[in-house]
Amino acid sequence: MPVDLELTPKTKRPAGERCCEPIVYPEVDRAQALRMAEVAKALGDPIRLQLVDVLRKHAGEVCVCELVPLFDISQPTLSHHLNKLRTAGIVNSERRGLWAYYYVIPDALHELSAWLT
Amino acid sequence: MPVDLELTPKTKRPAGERCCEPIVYPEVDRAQALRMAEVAKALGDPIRLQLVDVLRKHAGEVCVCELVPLFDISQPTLSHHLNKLRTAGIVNSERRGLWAYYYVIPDALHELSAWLT
DNA sequence: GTATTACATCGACAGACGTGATTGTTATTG
DNA sequence: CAATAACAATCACGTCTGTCGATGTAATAC
Repeated sequence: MPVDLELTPKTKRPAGERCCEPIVYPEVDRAQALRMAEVAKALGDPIRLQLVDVLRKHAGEVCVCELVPLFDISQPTLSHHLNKLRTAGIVNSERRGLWAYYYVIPDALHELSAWLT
Repeated sequence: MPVDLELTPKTKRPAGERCCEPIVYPEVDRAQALRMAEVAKALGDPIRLQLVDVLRKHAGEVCVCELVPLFDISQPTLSHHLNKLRTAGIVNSERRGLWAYYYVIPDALHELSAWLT
């Protein structure tokens, strides 16, 4: 619910002056914002969000071959999304034989989650 | 910490067969994923994330004229970011005289926040 | 009325994005 | 060895993004 605080009643200013002094400042600094925005951006695609959901709920490693049939996209596109999640530091992978297993990095979502709460 | 569940030992399959049956499924359905991804995408820019931080911590309406000096971007670019946040359903605005006041819509971040926790 | 302020919209640009077809790499099977 | 499977990397494509300058719009001050 918006609350009008009436901290600085606004009036039109003479030429060259600002309308008002800023009274609010971000509590999140630039570095934090960059880190959290990178994570949020990686989650900003429905397929990637569902991918993280699957990997997280599974609480272990998941083979790529199990992920492909879950989504209506080609295998290279899925590989591309997994790569994006890895670049953002959300997941990591391990190769064993022919198969690649992905898992969510612990605490990778913690900073963003804490800020959102 | 990745835990190898060894649920389906993988072996190379004859031609035409899949390597394995999927044993994991998303718990988040497509509609939820679309909504949350839209919010996450809007937060996927450091300036927009800091904007939401300012608006949220202020717990009320904030004049655009107070936001402009906080960021090293032009006024049209800031307006563009605010428009993105509004389109994503995160903020709303109200005009009074020359000034526009923005505020975070209550519970707009709730679904994503709950999923992340 | 004119001038000025606050904000939004438009036009343009380089760069990133999501997608799939194709190709490449690596490991296993026979 | 050759053939095949699983996955990644490359290329191409249309679309979206972040940015700014210029312009538009509405309200206030004179």
